[in-house]
Amino acid sequence: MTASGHSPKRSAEKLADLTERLRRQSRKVTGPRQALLDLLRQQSHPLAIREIFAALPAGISDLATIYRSMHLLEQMRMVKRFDFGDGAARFELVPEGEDGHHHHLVCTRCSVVLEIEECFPEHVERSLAQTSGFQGITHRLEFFGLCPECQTTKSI
Amino acid sequence: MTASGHSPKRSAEKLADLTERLRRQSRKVTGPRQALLDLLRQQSHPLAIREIFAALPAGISDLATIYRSMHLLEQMRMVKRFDFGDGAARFELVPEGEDGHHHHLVCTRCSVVLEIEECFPEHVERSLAQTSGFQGITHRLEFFGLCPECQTTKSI
DNA sequence: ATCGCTGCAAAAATTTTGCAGGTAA
DNA sequence: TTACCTGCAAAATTTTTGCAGCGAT
Repeated sequence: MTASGHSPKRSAEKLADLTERLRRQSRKVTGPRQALLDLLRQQSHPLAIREIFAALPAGISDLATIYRSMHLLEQMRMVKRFDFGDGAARFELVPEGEDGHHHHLVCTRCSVVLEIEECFPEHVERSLAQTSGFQGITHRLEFFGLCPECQTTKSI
Repeated sequence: MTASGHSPKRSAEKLADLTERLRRQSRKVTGPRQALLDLLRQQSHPLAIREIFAALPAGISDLATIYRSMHLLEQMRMVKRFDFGDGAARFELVPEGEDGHHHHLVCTRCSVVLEIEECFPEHVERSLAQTSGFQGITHRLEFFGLCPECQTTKSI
């Protein structure tokens, strides 16, 4: 498990390497995309579209552009989508060659995020596949709780 | 694991018992609520608001009323909210005295749902609590894959 | 010169809220 | 009678789409 938001990214890829991945797929390296990728690579936890939009200097990009970029990057497997159960998709950069599969422990009050490296249900998917006949089984798993900080803070 | 949509509800509560739970909390037993509860009790998998609205006879209820009812029922612990990662909340009736905690295996093509009774990550929550200091840890876990039926069906 | 990408605007989809009237208890 | 509840309308969120023009290669 790794603290997030403060700790360095597990495998910080250089911006140039990220844009190179774009070029390799005949996608264009534009201003908005560089700003977006540079923002993501400095984060070690998933960012919501809204957070990305707010973090980017005003006028650098547009909500529609960000949505379209995230769709593209997801399709290219450069980002992974996470869902914390509020109605907002979150995205995290995926190091080249990896699949980005991991889980999170999210504070239900302040939304701080810890990354969980271990993946527990993996061995279960095989038995599920056998008993159900489903193919290509994957899963989403997120943990929620009250972080130590919020335990000592008076309720709002 | 139990096939859903066709199999009988694990512990089908009578409608009268459900409305009694309402009365016990000084909530009123109205037409829309009876229709809603009667619909849910005949289902063994989570229903989206939209599905509920569509299944109810026209004029029986209103989208806003359904949303408000689901909020109330969730607060009363009579239903549990599930999230399959598309942008739509789903709700399932929770038998009295239970917490409704379980997981699903969802077909990514036809959306058929199997219920998974086992809960794997439960024993992990304790160790997570120790290493992270988080309190009251819970989790969401859903499985996805291609069901046997869809494996043999030509792609659209 | 292409083809892809962007910003703006409008639309869609899901969920929330205000309000005036209606109904269960 | 008195809360609580409903339907309708409007608004708030999140996400998608159309389109004309701009820009990376």
